[in-house]
Parts: sequence; structure tokens; C-alpha cells
Amino acid sequence: MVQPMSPSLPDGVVPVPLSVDLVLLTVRDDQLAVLLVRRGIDPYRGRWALPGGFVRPGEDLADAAVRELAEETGLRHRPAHLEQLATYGTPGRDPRGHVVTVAFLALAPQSRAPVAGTDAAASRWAPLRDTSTAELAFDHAAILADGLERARSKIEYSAVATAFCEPEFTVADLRRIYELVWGCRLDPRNFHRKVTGTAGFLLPTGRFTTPDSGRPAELYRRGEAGVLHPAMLRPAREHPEQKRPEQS
Amino acid sequence: MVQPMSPSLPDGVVPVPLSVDLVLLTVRDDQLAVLLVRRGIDPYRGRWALPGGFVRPGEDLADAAVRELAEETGLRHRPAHLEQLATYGTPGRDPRGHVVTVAFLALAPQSRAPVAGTDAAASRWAPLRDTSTAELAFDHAAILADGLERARSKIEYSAVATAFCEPEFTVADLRRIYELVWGCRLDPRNFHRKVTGTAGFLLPTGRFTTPDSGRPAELYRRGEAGVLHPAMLRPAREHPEQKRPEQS
DNA sequence: AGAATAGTGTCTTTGAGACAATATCTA
DNA sequence: TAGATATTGTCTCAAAGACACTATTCT
Repeated sequence: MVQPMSPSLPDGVVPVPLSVDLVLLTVRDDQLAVLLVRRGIDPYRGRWALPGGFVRPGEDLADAAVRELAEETGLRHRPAHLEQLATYGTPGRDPRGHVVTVAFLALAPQSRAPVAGTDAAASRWAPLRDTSTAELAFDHAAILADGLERARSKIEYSAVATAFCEPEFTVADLRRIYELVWGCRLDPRNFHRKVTGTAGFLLPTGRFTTPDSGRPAELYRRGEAGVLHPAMLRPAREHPEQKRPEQS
Repeated sequence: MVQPMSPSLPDGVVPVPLSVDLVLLTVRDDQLAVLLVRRGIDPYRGRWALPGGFVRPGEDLADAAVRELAEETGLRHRPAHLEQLATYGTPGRDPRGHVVTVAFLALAPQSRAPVAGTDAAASRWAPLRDTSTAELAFDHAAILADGLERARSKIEYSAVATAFCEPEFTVADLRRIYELVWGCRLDPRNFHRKVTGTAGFLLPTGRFTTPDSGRPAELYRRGEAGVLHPAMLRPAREHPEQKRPEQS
């Protein structure tokens, strides 16, 4: 018998090199920042890129993302939040041929995400405000833009914004996260009312900060809620509202 | 010189068989239905599965999805809506080895989506209400569930529900779409107010239906809006609200 | 007229946004 | 005390949900 135990693939199937890339966001020095690595090999040698690498045989996609993160940047902890973003397979996106990459979005608090001794070439936290993403290798500028947009919309209706925070945090900490991710100012009083009024979002600890100035703030933990009811509404983009008044 | 023109992949990279699968939804006989094909080869020969197949070298992912749809079901038209859903690469999801699949979600009106003469094995529209998804091949039950959930949430904040409709449709047609996708009843009067009041959602044509009974309904076309402001709120799931009244 | 479906109006409640006022700390 | 930040409260407006009513066709 020449038939193997497991069925084989149809003839003519050409396998594809598959990689994972990671958009890891954090808040650092009061700025939203993304983790970048400097490429040590061609193509794009010396250019900044998202951390990532090739998937190994039999390896799960999310596992590959976490492994590459650890190998390239020394980050040992699994990020507080990790989700699949999208898969990019447009021909020509990689000069080495038809390489398809699965991108992930990860969020982490700064304390758990220092860029320590790294195996690979240099890595750094790039503040998104000051960084020109046009310099990134491959199509990583587009992937980063998609990751940012995902983060911006996801903190609206889910509690993932707490993934940027330490285990215990204040309402002001969380508000700053929203402000930095959305790039706008939020009213502290309305924000406080919303966030403490949304069931399951925050868990009061009864403990307080001891700030240098000002009234101490209560410390909270993430609640069990994954989805927010009601959602945190992002301030409306200045819509060129084409509201034509209907005629009588 | 042995160096090729384009840089080569690092040593040790093992390419992966990459496929695409399609969750194509439509409304048929007043029911939400998904397109399934019967597998003609092992593994899972004779079982129902989502339409899909392997990506060809240098082929874009979305193109592969549309091509496989045409080959397997004879559907020539590009679906009214096509978006990437997620990528599934858990080891063991395919008995033939480590096969990774990129799933797409597609929506189409029934008129454009008859299952005509098909190249491959049988295909059918499976009403989601009556169909046991446990019989599907591979992890297609999970992919279908993810696609459904994506559709359910996406019609909340975007105008994609019109992708289920003919080019010209009534408010009642659109309401039936929402009811079938969400699996609930909606108040016709409030729905009408919401949907006609959301800028850019619907474009009145000034023409009317000629029904057998009842007042004629105005016909609309899809507007230019992709995102809805305000969103169509899905009726709240019956939350086991853990609203503990705070003590004074 | 009566049935059927389309579309409008009205009331109530919820929640968002603007902003005043109070509370609790440090220097 | 002044300065700073946290938290509560109040008012107004927009929009959702419930539901009565009018409009336009058919038999």
C-alpha cells in the first residue's frame, strides 16, 4: 500500500511562506507608542519594521506571534491583550516573492513591556505622534494603520482599554488612555460618570493613590465585562453633514 | 555571482499550504441562508463544507475567494459585499497536516446568487435556522459562527445590510434583513424613522412598489454612507444584569 | 366598507455633553 | 491659605422604545 495514513493534499497545491507580524501598542511617556525592530537582514536591511517572523510547522498563529515577540525584543510576558488583526497577501508586498503574513494587534501596559536585552537587532518604542510611518519596511505602514484603527474602534465597545493599564489604575489613568488612542480631550467629569456607570467595566478596590498634589483618586481593577453597555462613544468626527432639509 | 536578483528567504522557512474559505450569506425564502458545497474528495468526502480552495502562487487572497466561489458553485458575480473574516491556523484543524485558511465573509442578494450549473459536486443554500452546523467539515462550523457574528455586529454600525438587497428595495425589505440576521422583531415605525433619518444610508428614488395589498412602499437605493451615524442599535440581549445597588 | 401595509406623530426614558459646585489632598 | 486634582450634581438636548394615528392601495 502506498496510501499514507492521513489523506494527502491535492496535486498542484503550492505552499506559501507564512509569517506573523505584531502591532504592539503601549502608552509610554504620556504618548501612544508602537514597538518596532530594526531589520538585520535583507530585504529592507536597516529599516524599522513591526516585530514578526515566519511560522514554524505545526505552530499555532498566536503562539508564533508571541514567540517572535520574545525572540526579537526580549519581552517574556504575553501581552495583556492579543487579537488577530488581518492577513495580508497582496502579491508584491514582499520582494522575496509571495509571502503572506497574519498580523496581530497587541496591547500592553508599559511596566510589563520594557525593551530589555534583545536577541535580534535594535528595537524601540516609537511614539506614534513623532514617527513617520512611511519609513517602515514592507507594507507595515498599512498594517500599523489598520491596527491603530482597530484599537480606536475597539475601545469604544469593549473593555480592552484596560489592557494598557496596570492591574490597579485610576479613572484618570483610563481616561488618558482613551485620550491618547483617540487623539482628543475628554471631559473628566462625564468620563467618570460613564465609566463608573457601565456595568462590569471597573471594579472598585477601596484603596486610593497618594498623589503629590490634589485629591487622592480611587484605584480600580478591570471588571469581568468584555463588551460595554452602553458603549463609550468616540466624539463625532467633524462630519460635513449633508443634511438636506426635506421639502414640505 | 550566485546571488539572485531578489533577496531569498531565510533558511529553515517551511512554507504552508494556504486556502481560502467563504461564508456567503443571503436571504432566501424569508430565511437567512449560507452557501454550502458537498465535498467530492477526502478528507470529509461527502460532507458539507464552506466553499473554498487553495490559493495559487502569486494570487491575491480575495481573488482566490471569488475564483473558488465561481469554480465550485457557478456564481459569476462578485458578491455585493466581501470582507476578510479571520485566519484559522490551529494545528490539527486539517487532517492533511498544517493547512492554514483565510476566511472571508460575503453578502449577496438572492437574485444574483442562484446556484446554477456548478462545476464541482453539489451545492446548496442551507437555511441557518434548520441546519445543524455540527455536520460541517473541518472547523467550518466555527468559521460560520464567526461569520454570522461578524454580520450581526457589522450591520449595526455600517450600511452593509443593503448588500442583501436588490438595487432598489423598500424600508420593509431592509427591516426584514435586520430581523433575520439579528433573529428578532423590530418595530416597523421606529425602524422607518431611524433608517430614513440616518444621513447617507438610503437614497429615495421617488418610485413605488405595486403590491397586491396594502399601500405602495417607496423604493430606495443604497446611499453613499459606509458607516452609520447614529448606529442601528441591536435590541439588548437579555442580560443577567448583575447590577448590585451600591450601598449608601 | 374592510383588510392590509406604509408612513407620521407623540410621549417617556435613557444617556451624552456642557458646566457648576464640592471634596480632599500638598505646599 | 492657595493650588491641584477627584468626584458629584444639574441642566439640556438627542435619540431610542412604546404605541396611536393617518394614508393609500387592494377586494
